[in-house]
Amino acid sequence: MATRTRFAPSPTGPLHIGGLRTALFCFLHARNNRGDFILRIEDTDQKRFVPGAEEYILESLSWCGITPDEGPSFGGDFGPYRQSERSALYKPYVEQLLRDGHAYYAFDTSDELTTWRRSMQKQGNASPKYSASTRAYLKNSLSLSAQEVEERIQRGDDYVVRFKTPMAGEVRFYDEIRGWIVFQCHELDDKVLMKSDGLPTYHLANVVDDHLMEITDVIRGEEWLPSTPLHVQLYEALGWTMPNFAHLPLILKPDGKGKLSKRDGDRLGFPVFPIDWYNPKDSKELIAGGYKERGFEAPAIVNFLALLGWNPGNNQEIFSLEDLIETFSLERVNKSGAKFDYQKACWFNSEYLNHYTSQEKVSTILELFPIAKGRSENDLEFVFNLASERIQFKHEIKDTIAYLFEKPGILEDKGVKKAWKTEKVAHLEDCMQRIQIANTEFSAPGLETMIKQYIEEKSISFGQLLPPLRLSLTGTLKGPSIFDIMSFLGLPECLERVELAKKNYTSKTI
RNA sequence: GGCCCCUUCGUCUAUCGGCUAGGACGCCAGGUUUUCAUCCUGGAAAGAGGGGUUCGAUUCCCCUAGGGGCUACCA
Repeated sequence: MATRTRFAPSPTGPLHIGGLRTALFCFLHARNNRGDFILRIEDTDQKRFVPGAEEYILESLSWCGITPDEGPSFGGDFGPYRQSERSALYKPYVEQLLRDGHAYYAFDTSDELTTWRRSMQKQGNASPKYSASTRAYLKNSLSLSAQEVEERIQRGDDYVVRFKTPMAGEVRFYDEIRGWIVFQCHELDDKVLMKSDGLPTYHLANVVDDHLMEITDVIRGEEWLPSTPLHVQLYEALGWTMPNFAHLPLILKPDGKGKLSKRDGDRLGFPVFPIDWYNPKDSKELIAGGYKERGFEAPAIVNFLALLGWNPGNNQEIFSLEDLIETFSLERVNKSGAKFDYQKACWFNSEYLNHYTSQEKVSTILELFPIAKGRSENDLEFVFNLASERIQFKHEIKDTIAYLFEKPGILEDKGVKKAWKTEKVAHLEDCMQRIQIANTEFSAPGLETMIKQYIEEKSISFGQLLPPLRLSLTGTLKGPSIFDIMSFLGLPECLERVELAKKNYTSKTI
């Protein structure tokens, strides 16, 4: 049977980075097996629905190149792919479970149950369960007379349908990542399958949909492990074949306690969302920043996320999405949670920046410096390379080498104090004149030779000549090779800048 | 509290009984460089503890400890 995986987020807010990784792993597993990856929107909780969240999920996946084969706005033979549009579908299965004695009606209101739980807690029961041992004391079709049940339903009383967990026995299932897992039935509770609004809960909906959509592998976060025995029992009760289960380790906070949550972004100073998230009620209010807008390359994020919990078994660290599809396997997914390491994410980003193709380099520079239009592609790539080895993010290029395209204006104070000395400036002038007169090829190696000759002749050091030269050309004392910079600027521009610096700063010369 | 999952350098991880425990990020030192950065070389840094099984355990089993998840008419 062809592999089919699904990512089933609920549109209750922006997708966070852990969810994105889950989607990635689902996608990789499907593609690795030449199967299909399905996106399904689990919007059965009307109270928590957030407008714009679905679009956000779509955009995030698209940014990362995780393209669903089926899903809302992607089509497919197993739709609709929003659970809210499937609500009528679940009824027959609820009835089947009711008829076969696997489920029952329960009439307790939320308030009643809260009260009941509180009183049980007072008696020392830390987590009272609606279960085989307590259901007889609650209001349901198992404890009430058939007549009363009938009356209540006729009358229109609110009710939910609960799963009837067996009193004894055990539920076991095989997890692709963790191996066999066993739960005792008496530890389980009678989970709600259908809410009083007539919509299914996640538990029922995901089982029914996974079956109907012929999902072969259920890959989801570890937080679902405790409710998997319910799902397993549901498959059995409905007489369906079980999918494979794989529960992914969680992504943890870098500073210790607990899983990375949506709130952590502000506190820790790095994004926990793929892209910017704006207030659904006010599209101008940015609520949480994203990796994309922070300047991250999508392939870097994908690469980083893939290695958080998975590894190829060798020392390879750089993987394109295609590489990952090729190499990924659930067998090599780790069991334990992984702390999020923002620094490493930054490192991946700089790696990707340095592996840009020539074409990407050219268009990046063009985009950052419209004024560069007309320059040769070689020149533009050259500029990119000068900048890229001293930065981690694309947008940092601009500040780093803006002087290649415009005169520096003011020279940094510290540099002036340090390098702009009478004697040095005299040498600078002298040397520039020499270069001008020589009129040889204005290339980096040529310039280097010429300047070397000059300092040897004058018995001075690079340190006496180059800093003032750099300062006058770039306005700062740090940066790429000054010979590279000069060759890019060209002789006339170099002369002008030196002249300008002399004019503006000579008075400050000591 | 109960149930379930997990446990190798600070962090991400390799090791599927033979280990002088490997790699990466970060950190430190040295080299290259007019400078910053890159780059190169080197370094510090780990098997939670206790029992077993075994000729031999980081690797298998048990206990303890620690971490995490779940414990809703939310997903």
